[in-house]
Amino acid sequence: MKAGCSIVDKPEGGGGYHFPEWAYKTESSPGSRQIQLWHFILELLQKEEFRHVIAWQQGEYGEFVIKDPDEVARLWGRRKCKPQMNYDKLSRALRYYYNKRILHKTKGKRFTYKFNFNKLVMPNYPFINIRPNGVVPQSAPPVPTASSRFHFPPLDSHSPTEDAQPSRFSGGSLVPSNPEVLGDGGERKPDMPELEDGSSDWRRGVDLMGSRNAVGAGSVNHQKRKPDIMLPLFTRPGIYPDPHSPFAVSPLPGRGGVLNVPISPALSLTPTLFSYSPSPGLSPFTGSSCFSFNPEEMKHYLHSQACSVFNYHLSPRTFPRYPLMVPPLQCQMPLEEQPQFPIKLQPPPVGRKNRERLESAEEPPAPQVPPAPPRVKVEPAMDKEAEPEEPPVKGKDKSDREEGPSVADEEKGPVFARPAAPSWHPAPPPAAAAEEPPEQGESSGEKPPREAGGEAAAQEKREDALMPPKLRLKRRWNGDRQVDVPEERHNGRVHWTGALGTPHLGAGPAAAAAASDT
DNA sequence: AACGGAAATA
DNA sequence: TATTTCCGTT
Repeated sequence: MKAGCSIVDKPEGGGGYHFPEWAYKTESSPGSRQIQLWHFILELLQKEEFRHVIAWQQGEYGEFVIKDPDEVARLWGRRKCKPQMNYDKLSRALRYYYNKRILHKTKGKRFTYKFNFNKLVMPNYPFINIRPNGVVPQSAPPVPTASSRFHFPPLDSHSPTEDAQPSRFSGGSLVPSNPEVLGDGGERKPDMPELEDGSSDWRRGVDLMGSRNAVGAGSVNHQKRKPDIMLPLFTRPGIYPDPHSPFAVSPLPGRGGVLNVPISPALSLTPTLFSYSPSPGLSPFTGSSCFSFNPEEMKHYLHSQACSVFNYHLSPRTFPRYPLMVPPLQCQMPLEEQPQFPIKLQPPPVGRKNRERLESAEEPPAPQVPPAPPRVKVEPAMDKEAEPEEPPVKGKDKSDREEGPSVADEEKGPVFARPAAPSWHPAPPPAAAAEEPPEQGESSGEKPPREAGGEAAAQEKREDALMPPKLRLKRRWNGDRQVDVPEERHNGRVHWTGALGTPHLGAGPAAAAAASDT
């Protein structure tokens, strides 16, 4: 179906790196290899080339600003082969993340969202080691450098989630000692049975961290077979040769180091839960030989993380459980060489609307040749302009940015090759900065100048508390069709979805509920 | 602009 | 399942 969208991965040796396989998988759906929007966003955030389009916002951890919504949408659309993508749609997708707690909106700031890194545990990142100097790439979010200092051992093939079992405080240990199959590319997806309950999430998190740490620190822990080596050794044979990078393509100039992959600290924030590790013997930082700590940062970091952990209902599912590997990209079109017509008309969305219209207009919905789509929005094939999605070649187009990749372009170079400014510092991108004079801290009047972490956490908590039951239910990882009773909306209106009409199966939650399948 | 429901899609 | 598409509200 997606003719022009075939694709594969980006061979470029440089510009693009792929996220580890797990990143392309839906935690819940193993088979899904489609990149997720948030991964994509992260990806863009990592690249300097896109700094003018989207960038980390200074001041808040994980907060980013979409400077050019249309562009981001375009890029996303390209990636997903959805030429009709636009910011409106993209933003809808982002909004879905609210309930998933992957993201939330920074109120008052246009096009500004914030990652809830608490939920984004990216095993691979831990490997990332920021430059010794502790320089944080500019494209890095204002995150405590401390995070970058963590050096976690590679996770095993088993998912962190799983792996976190053992030490729940005293709790039952369901830990089925999953024999993690190491060589496994992460195909297995042992689902946790019921532990999914959000209530224990934080514990899991803790455990998770604990285990990881343990590994690093060489402490307790179960079947940790992997030495603490760093590195994604999980490369699958035949894929990318560069096992040294969490990414498919090693951004490293020389494969020398292990992972200097400059990555945005945000990612490394992962260790979030860390802060929580009550485990006595497990000190997160014990084994980190590669970094230096900045007590203050650490403190700040830990504090915020801790709070967050407490206040968030972390969903285990959010924890990727796949080892790093090079994944096959999905719809990555080689742009440049792609068809002359970068954009293909997408068959008119035969959505309900269209259908209706069509029907009204005509009648027979031929299951194939969509007649004249009533409202096809044809996206003009962009000129040759092919954006540098991940153009293997680069080093020129971005010249417009002040970044001036004078160094080895990110080619293989670290995407963050140019650690221009410490993120947390005053280096607000021109555009963004311009809009937001008051540095960080949602000056937008929603957050008092407080500790970012604590505040944030508190805020989150509040939100949580205020969250209507419905949402909470929904938040049960939308997957659980637990909602059997028509949920009412806010205190006001009640929409009996079911009553509205024929609930199409498989449709929304309501339908699901109705169906109450599985 | 941002939100979120509903339905559709892959 | 994760968006994509539409769209009415706020």
